[in-house]
Amino acid sequence: MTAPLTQPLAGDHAAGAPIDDAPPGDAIAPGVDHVQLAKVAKALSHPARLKIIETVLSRDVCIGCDIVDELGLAASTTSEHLKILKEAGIVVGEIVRPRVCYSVDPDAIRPFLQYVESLSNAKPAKLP
Amino acid sequence: MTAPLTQPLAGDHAAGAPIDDAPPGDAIAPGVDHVQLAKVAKALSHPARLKIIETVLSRDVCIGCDIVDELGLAASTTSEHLKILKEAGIVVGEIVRPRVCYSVDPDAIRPFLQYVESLSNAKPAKLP
DNA sequence: TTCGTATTTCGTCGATTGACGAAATAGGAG
DNA sequence: CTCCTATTTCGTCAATCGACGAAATACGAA
Repeated sequence: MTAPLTQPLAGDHAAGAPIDDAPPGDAIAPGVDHVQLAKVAKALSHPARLKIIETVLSRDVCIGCDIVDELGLAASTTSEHLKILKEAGIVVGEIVRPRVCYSVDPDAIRPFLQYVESLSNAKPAKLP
Repeated sequence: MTAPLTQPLAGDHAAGAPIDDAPPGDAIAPGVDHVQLAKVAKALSHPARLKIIETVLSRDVCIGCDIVDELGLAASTTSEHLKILKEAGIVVGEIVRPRVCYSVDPDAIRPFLQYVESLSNAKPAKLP
């Protein structure tokens, strides 16, 4: 996790297992790969990160130290949460030295949104 | 993570930190709490679990051993992924001894869907 | 230049995750 | 009853996460 990835990407989820070897237009959400979707979900999977997102959304202007204040976590911890959100593309940091001004990028979550939408359209299953 | 929780719940994310102390109708997604949303996101945060969901969605009838075949992971590992999805309420297992027939519950992800939708409506930020 | 503020990087530590195989559980088939 | 199939639970192990403080970085202000 070092690049600011935004679209495709394949096979690198901790311990190697042959999970994602057949994703060609296979079922739902064609063309989106599990690894990238999982990465966005993981970025959203911690309460502190959700709180960061809401803090950013609730302000016209949101700089890093505002977030540190709001969370009540150490600046370094907050910075790392922000890094995860940035790597997933969910938030973007505009540098305004010596500060960073954060905002949410709606485009980054759109593929994920579509995926979740498709889940919410699931129809009831039959029994065998 | 031992209870089949489905609605509220507060403050229990590993090492205690005062993160979620001010969620009353504060910004976006009023009334939904970060911890529960994070839990759903976490359930979706692993490629194998996304694949399980798609496997379930792509079949009329989906029993556990189908999923084990499809994933290529050990049955025990698959079972634990299924447990996480069940605890988040995303999939439901209907017991048809000695099998279990799985389906996706659209209602469980609806609050999460609404949250993600609200993120995708974010408007661009100003600079200070 | 020196100091102060904002932020990131690094090292450490305990907790959690994700994988596996072995064993337990439970109904159905023979 | 005994064996088979499907599934879950348990114990273990390596890897990742999340938190912290200390130190590095970088600009603006004094």
